[in-house]
Amino acid sequence: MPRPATDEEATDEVGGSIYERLHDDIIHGRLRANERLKVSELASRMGTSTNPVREALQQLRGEGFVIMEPNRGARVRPIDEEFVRDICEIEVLIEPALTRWFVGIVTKADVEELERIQADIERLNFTDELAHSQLDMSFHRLMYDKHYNRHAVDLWIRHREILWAISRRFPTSLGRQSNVLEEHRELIACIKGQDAEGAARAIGKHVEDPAATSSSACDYHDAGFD
Amino acid sequence: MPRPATDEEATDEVGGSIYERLHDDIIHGRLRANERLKVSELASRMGTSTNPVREALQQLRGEGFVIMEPNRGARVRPIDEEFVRDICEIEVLIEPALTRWFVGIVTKADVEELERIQADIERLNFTDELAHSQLDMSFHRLMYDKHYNRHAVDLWIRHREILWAISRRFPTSLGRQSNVLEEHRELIACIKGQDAEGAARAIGKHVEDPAATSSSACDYHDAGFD
DNA sequence: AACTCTCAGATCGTACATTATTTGTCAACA
DNA sequence: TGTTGACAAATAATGTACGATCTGAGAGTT
Repeated sequence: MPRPATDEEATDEVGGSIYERLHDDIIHGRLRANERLKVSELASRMGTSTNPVREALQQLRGEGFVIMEPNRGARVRPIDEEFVRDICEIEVLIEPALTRWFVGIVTKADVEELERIQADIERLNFTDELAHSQLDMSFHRLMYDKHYNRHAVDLWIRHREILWAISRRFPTSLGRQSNVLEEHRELIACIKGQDAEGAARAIGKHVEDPAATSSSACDYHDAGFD
Repeated sequence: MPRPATDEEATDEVGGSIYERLHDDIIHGRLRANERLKVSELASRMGTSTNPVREALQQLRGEGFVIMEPNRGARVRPIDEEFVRDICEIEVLIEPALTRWFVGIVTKADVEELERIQADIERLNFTDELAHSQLDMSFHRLMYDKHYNRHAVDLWIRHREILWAISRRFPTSLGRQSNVLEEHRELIACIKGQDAEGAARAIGKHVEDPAATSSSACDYHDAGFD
């Protein structure tokens, strides 16, 4: 769409690859669900020819962020209620497994780091959405980065980015906020106590909760699209 | 384009999209692990210009079948021991969940269809690898095609294709053959008896077993690559 | 033997041609 | 008058061709 398109995009100086920029724009909601992605338009916005854009779109398509129909171009994959539910269901299966493994290899230093991050999160207390999500991401990444199953971790990251993107569009309710903090604390407690099952259960709840809140929020988000 | 198009490439009649052909070639092992994928070469083989090939490669990259380095082109993602293990571990988490759900919605007709397919499989008795795998695929697809979580099913299909591709390169051992048949029978029995947990357990075993056989086979497969 | 240089071959980006789809106009008709 | 259908123009996707740039291997020099 025409769109504001002020300052920052003007100096389209390649702040990153075309792929990264599109990816970020989708993830952070700057491109809306089902929005059409015209190659020539994007190309001029990015300051390149069409080919790099086409290839970036194909890659995003392979990753599932973009959907394409023959001769009808690309669209931003709508992250609707169903989609979120689907992803959450998978996360509920994967995350506990990753966490369970983490409990087995966790070091004292890891726990301290987790507690440090958690302290930052609590101090922040949701006043800065962006900072919060970054901390939250590092909290979880700390647990999974060492995992041998890179494939599972990559999947987790992709899913997380999506969930996190949609949740950021809707303010976190107060009830949910206290839940998040509580769940993190419980998780840390289980990890400290070497309680793998408890940790897995805690993380399972942690994943499921936002699913409920986010997907209801999505109803508004996608209203008007078919 | 010039090119008279000789014999084998003559058959380049778009038997499918470029993407599909590359995908199949990777999946079925006609392109070997780490094999270099040169766009111009592929383009002439496919009888098109380079652009469609480039885009297909990008899509495959997004799906994880191809790895790319800047200015150094694309390679077939090596399906090594680790990779197979990673995928199996994820499947062990996802498939039982899908199966459990299937037990809840299964109809009499479904069971009959499953038994019919299973009868075909037993009759075939591994004499024709290709036919067997197609039957095996339809056996499982019958269970998952109706599932609401398309995302999970798609993930399953992708993983299955990979596992299945590598397993086809190495003959199935006799012991494994009888296991497969036994596991399918057990699965059907559980489904008939509305035993969701039993079915989930059965499918879990079904996934884990080939993992063991395949990954050991992979040692040979990737020897000689770096 | 190690180092530099050169050049063939491949990737990546730009420009253009072709084809399909969408949009807009206008006349025929209820 | 309002609706429909056909046709033309505009718009955008898809495919082709080519030039710029990068990489890697081998010849030649020190």
